[in-house]
Amino acid sequence: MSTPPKEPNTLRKGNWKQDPDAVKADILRVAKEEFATYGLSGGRIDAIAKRTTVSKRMIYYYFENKEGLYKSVLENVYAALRESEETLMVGDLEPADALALLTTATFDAYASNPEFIRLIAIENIHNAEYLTRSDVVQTLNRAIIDKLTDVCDRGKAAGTFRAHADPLELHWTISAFCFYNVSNRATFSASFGDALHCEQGQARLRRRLRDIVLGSVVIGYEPPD
Amino acid sequence: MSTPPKEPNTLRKGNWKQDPDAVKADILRVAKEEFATYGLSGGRIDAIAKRTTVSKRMIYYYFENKEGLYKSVLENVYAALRESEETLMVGDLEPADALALLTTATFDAYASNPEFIRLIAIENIHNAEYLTRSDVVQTLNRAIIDKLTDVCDRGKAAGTFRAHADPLELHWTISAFCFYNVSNRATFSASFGDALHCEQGQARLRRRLRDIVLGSVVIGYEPPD
DNA sequence: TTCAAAATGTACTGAATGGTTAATTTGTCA
DNA sequence: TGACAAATTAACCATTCAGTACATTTTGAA
Repeated sequence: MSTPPKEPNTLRKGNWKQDPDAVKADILRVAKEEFATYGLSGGRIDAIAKRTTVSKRMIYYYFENKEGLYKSVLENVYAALRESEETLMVGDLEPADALALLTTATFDAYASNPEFIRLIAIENIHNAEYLTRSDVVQTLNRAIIDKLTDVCDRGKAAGTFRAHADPLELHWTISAFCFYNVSNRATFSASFGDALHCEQGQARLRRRLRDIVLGSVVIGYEPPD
Repeated sequence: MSTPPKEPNTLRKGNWKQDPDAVKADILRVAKEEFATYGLSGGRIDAIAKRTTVSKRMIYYYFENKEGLYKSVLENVYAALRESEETLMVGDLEPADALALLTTATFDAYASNPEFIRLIAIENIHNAEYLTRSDVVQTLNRAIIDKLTDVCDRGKAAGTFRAHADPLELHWTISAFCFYNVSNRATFSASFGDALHCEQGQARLRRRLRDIVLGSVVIGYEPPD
C-alpha cells in the first residue's frame, strides 16, 4: 500500500546501478495507477515512463508491449488481494462468526483497494480476455472458496446453517455487494447523493451486508443491533 | 432492443433525403454499441462513422465532438432504462409482492441490457464526470426511489415490514446484486466457472436475490420453495 | 584487462485518429 | 424560380502515441 521510498526521478545519466527488480517494480507501481485511472486504451505508455525513474525503453524491455504490461499489472494486484485474503484465520471461529468475519473483511479489503476494483472493472469491459489468458490467476481462487466450504460444512454439521448454504453462491453474494460498493460509487452518488458513501453510510452498509449474508444462511439469525 | 431495419450502408452519393432525426438516431445507435464495447477512449469515431449510413462529419455536426457523443449515448440509455422502470405498476400489489416484483424486474432488466451496464461501468471509470454534468439524468432517478418509498410506507403501515426498511438502501442492495451479475460476469466466470451464469444458475441467483431482499425487510419471511 | 551479455538511454517513425475546411446537395418560401 | 438556410459529403490536417533502431553504460566472469 505505502509507496516505497524512491530515489528522485532524475534521469540517471552517466552512472547508475543496475537493479532490474527495482525497475520492474517501479514500472508496475506506476502502470497500476495509470491503467486503474485511465483504462487500458486510455493509459499512456509515455505517461507511465515519465513518472518512472527509468526510460520508456525499459517498459518494452521487461514487458514486451502495452498489453504485456497491463497483464502483469492485473496479475500483480490480483495476487496481492488473494494473498491478503489468505492471511485471514477463521478456522477456529464459530461458523457464523467466521462467516461474519469473512464478509466484513472483504468489505474492508475492497473498500481500501479501489485501484484493484477499477482494474477488475476494466478487465470486465475487455471480457476478461487477459485474465482468461493468465495462468497465474487461475490458481489464486481456490483459497477463498476452500475457506467458505469449510465454514459451510461446519455450520451445517452444527445444525446452525441452512441446507442450501453454498460456498460459491456465498462468495458471489459477498463479492457483489463489496465490489459494487466501490465500483459504482461515482454514478450512484451522482444519482442519489452520498448518503451511503459517507463514513456513517459505509458503516451502515457494512452492518447491513453482514446481516444479509448471515440472515441468508444462519437459521434464526437476528441482527445484533 | 431489436435493431430497426436499416437501409444498407451505401454511401448516398448524389441523391439522398434529408432526415436529421433518423441520422441522429442512427449515429446514437452505432455509438452506443461502440462505446459499450470499447469504452470512451477505446471507441473510434471512424469506426462509428463507417457503420453509419452517413459520413463522419455528421457526428461533429450533431454532437460537437467525441465526448459530446458519448454523453448523449449515456443520457439515451439511462433514460431508456428509467422509462422501462416507470411502466412497472406495483401500486395495487401487497407490499411484499410489490417489492418482489421490483426486485426480479430489475434483475431481468439489467440482465437483458448488458450495454447499459457496460456504459455505466465505463462511466464509473471516469468518476461519473459526464453523468454529473448531465442535467437530464438527475431528474430520472426520482421514480424508482418514489416507488420503493411507497412500498416501504405501506409495508410498515401494514406491520409486515421491519422498521429499518429504507428505500435508498433497498435500491442500493437490489442494484448491487443485479449490476454485478452482469458487469462482472466475465471475470467471475473466468475465475470460478460459469455455474452461476448458465441458465439454471441465473434462475437460482434470481430467486436468491428475491429471498435476500424480502428476507431483509419482511418480518418472518420464509422463501416459498 | 578484456569481452560478451545485460541493462539503459536517445532519438526517431509510421500509422492511427480526432477534428476541420471547403464544397455540394436538398429544402423552403417570398 | 431564385436565393438563402439547412443538411451532408469528401478530402485533408495536425497530433498523439505505441513501438523501434541504435548507441551507450554497467556488470561479471574468464
